[in-house]
Amino acid sequence: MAAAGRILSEEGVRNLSMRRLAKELESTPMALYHHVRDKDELLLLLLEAHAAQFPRTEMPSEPRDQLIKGAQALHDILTECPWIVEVLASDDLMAVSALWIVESIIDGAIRCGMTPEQAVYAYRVIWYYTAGELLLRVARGKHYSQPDAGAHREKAFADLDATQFPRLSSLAELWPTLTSRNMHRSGLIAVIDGLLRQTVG
Amino acid sequence: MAAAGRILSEEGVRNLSMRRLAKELESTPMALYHHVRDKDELLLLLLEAHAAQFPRTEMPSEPRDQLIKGAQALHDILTECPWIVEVLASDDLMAVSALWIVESIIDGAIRCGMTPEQAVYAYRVIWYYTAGELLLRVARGKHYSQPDAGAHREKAFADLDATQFPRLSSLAELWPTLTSRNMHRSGLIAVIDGLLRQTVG
DNA sequence: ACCTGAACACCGTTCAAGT
DNA sequence: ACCTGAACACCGTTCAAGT
Repeated sequence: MAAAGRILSEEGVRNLSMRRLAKELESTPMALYHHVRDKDELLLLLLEAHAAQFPRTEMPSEPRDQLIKGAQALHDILTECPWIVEVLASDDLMAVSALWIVESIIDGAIRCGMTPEQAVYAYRVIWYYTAGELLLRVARGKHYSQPDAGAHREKAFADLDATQFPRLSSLAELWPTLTSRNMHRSGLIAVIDGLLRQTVG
Repeated sequence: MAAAGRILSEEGVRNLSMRRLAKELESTPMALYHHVRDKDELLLLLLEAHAAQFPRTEMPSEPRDQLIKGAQALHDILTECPWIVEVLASDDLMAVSALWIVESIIDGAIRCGMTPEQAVYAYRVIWYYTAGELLLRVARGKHYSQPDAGAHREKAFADLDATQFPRLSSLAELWPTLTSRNMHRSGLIAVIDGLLRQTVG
């Protein structure tokens, strides 16, 4: 696990393979299969280790604040291992060490006045938004190695027909505004308030 | 392109490789590199072809309705090729044949009273939500082949400590409610209304 | 219980050579 | 201009054999 974490932090997910890990351990790829069932299990163990280390924060008593804080924690805990989202996708329940976050979100939603059905629905919407941010970050990281990272988009804007796309062509320099944690957080609040208004008025 | 489309629809993205496509064409993998620069270019050409075929719908004059319809179109155009989202992620501007959708969303947002900055921000939040839904669908599709698809989640719920996670453990049978287009749409409306309230009150 | 070597069935891509 | 064969540098995983 330590070796895997080392590769992950030093060379990125893209370079974490069973073969590469075996090399790091000066062993053979097959030896690993005596400790994990497959690569996914290895990744889930890495998430579990990471989540266990993540400090479990106190939750605010105000239900809306709890919803926001829970959703923010969901994002924060995964921001250092966004690659895991792809593995998590199949059974969209978190690692056991992070289940308190899901519990907090559902609890906050219900205490805001949502029915259990609405709370699950709200969790899903929040999860899509969060997973989208994380998965796009990973995807961006993959293409980011190429030299034409921003150049491609710049060219697309330059080629834009201003009469056909008046709004877009005026936004060329505004577009690449950095997608920061602040942007994620205010989006999260908009999403949560939108959900609250829709379900409990 | 037709051969690639055939593999895609009959065997899924997972089976679309340069080598597999060459076999389909009774050619060699390397011959393909005379027509596209790399695999990403091939995938983007497939999106372009798909987007060009997608009917360009009339937009409502009411700005909020335009925002919703645009965001819905963004989702609909990509539901049949969700695998492209990963490629799109690097330069988050759509294929040229689908740019009218982005233009519509930005236009709707500005006509709702948002500043250009806020409109780009709103587009980003909508894009994260949409991309999340699509990417999770792809990820789910990958794991879906395994026999223990739902079994794993069911076991996770069964193992839940009811005193530690009272909310979650009462939701076991509610959780796997199907994630339909309806769910996506009402989430979208919540997101958009949340964004509107946050930015223009 | 734990590990190894060889193999299976793949990838994307480059490079030099052919017509 | 278009294609080929061979190679490079990888994948995850299975299977039979070893200690």
